[in-house]
Amino acid sequence: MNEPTFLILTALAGEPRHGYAVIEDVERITGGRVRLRAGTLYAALDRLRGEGLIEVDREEIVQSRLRRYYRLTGAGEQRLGAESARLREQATIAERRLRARRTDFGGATA
Amino acid sequence: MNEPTFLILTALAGEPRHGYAVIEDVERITGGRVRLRAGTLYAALDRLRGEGLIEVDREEIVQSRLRRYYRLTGAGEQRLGAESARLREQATIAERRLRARRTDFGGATA
DNA sequence: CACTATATACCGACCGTCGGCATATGCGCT
DNA sequence: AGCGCATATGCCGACGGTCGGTATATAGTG
Repeated sequence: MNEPTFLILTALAGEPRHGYAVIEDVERITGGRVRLRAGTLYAALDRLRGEGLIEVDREEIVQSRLRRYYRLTGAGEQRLGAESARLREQATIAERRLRARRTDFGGATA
Repeated sequence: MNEPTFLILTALAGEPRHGYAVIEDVERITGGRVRLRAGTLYAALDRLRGEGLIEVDREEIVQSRLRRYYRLTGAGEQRLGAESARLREQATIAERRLRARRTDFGGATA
């Protein structure tokens, strides 16, 4: 799973959000580093809905503008949990190797 | 940075490795989940070399077959460290939100 | 009056990866 | 002897996901 997709699921794990609110939340949790493009977001939303990881929560009309809220499904929760575990493991391995480089000089690492 | 690229840098963070050894190491550290395609690997190696994140360590001929070893540069170390930190942060946020869902029912989360 | 923010949605372009193929040698099995 | 597998680098076309831009529409701010 790519980063934007992961971040979209994370945004929806907090609470049901509509598209634009997802863009804002992702920008917030990445410290401003990732600002999702509209094209990326809505394409991903459709795709994730097709995969059953998210679903439409409800629709609201605010100031004659549609807001379509999405929420994480049970499958989406499981998937996000699995992806999180994977990221954490990979980060741990990389950090262990980087640390070993700074300590011993030239030795191999597990 | 995408997952295969991250894993290639992680493989080279352990010790200098030639292409095929990178494929094997990535397979090992992902528990068999990721088996890099030759096309992916060598294209990524060229690209990372162009970005200055890795460089050729040495070349050996073993059984009349070439082995080109690559190693991480200083810039590569820094980059891998930054990416690891990013993965860890994102995993932490996702996990916190998933945990909150199982505890309170329907509340918003930071 | 123009610009920005809000909000959804489509489109072409691009990049990285996938999957397959080519090439070459040595090893183990039948 | 012949076949497949592992080793090893590398090219190629296809594909999927993201980018960047545009369209549409309304409300608020300078």
